[in-house]
Amino acid sequence: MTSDPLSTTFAALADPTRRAILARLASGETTVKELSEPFELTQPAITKHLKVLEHAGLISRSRSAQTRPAKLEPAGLQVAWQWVDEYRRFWEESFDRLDEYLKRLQSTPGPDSKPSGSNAPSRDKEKSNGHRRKH
Amino acid sequence: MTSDPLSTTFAALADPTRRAILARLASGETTVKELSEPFELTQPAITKHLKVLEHAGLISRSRSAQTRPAKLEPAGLQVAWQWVDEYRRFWEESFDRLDEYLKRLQSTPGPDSKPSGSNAPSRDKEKSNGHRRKH
DNA sequence: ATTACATTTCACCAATCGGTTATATAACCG
DNA sequence: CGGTTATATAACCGATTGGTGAAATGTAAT
Repeated sequence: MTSDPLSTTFAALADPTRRAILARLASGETTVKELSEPFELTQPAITKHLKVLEHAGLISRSRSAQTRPAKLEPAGLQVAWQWVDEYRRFWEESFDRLDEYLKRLQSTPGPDSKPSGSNAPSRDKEKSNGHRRKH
Repeated sequence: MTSDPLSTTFAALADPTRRAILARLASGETTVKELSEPFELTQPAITKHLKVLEHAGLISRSRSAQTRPAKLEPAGLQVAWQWVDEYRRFWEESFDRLDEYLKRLQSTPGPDSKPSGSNAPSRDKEKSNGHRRKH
């Protein structure tokens, strides 16, 4: 319990059945029964999955007669998207830095040059590690 | 076992300790011991977490003397990013549809029209922002 | 060869997870 | 009212998870 929202969201997304439910929901509201058939799961199992998704803010449920249709709540993905996107940016910047580094290498062969042909897979532990940003 | 990559990645991200390790790794390679101190976890616990992250392709480990430093492997986030981004697009399109719907409502006031001007939810989405370099 | 250090592996534990069946609640329909 | 339908809850089960302490495995340094 008392798990942070990001963990709750990622945990909810870590199950293929749950992701399939979201995919199904992307094309419209659906009831529990309509879900339990194609997934070959019992109805209580679907109810549990829906509860996990709802608790993560990824879906919401309405009330219509006996049924309680579930509907996609796309805003619930924002936290996950923000987190992943931050690292995606870091990833792109890594490539940018690598680009720059290679360019600098080419233009000015440094004093510590060890350009011995097949440069190793760069398992270099590099004291002054290149990446510096974030937190 | 035989869990799909997406589930593996999301499950790896669903733990706050693991995300903190990734954040730490974003500023450079780190050893197991350097990690176990700030996290107040025993070394076996860190080793397990690192194994989960490595299996998800989010980090890689090298070998340097006694230590086996871990390094961020940003490409491992691609699958997660792609999945989330797909739903983010759906989310934006939802707003687009809402825009269109509201516009149609305004141009052709239906029988249930309720054109009380000021209640515009004011969602000025900055569309097609930042994401350069598509996957 | 011995010692010291970093890491992994092993055996265990409590808690959570994803599923089941069986039962309860709730809303509609005669 | 009684019956049907949709969903929820309860109790249980096996597998997985996140943690531990203790022992095994490198790898350097002396």
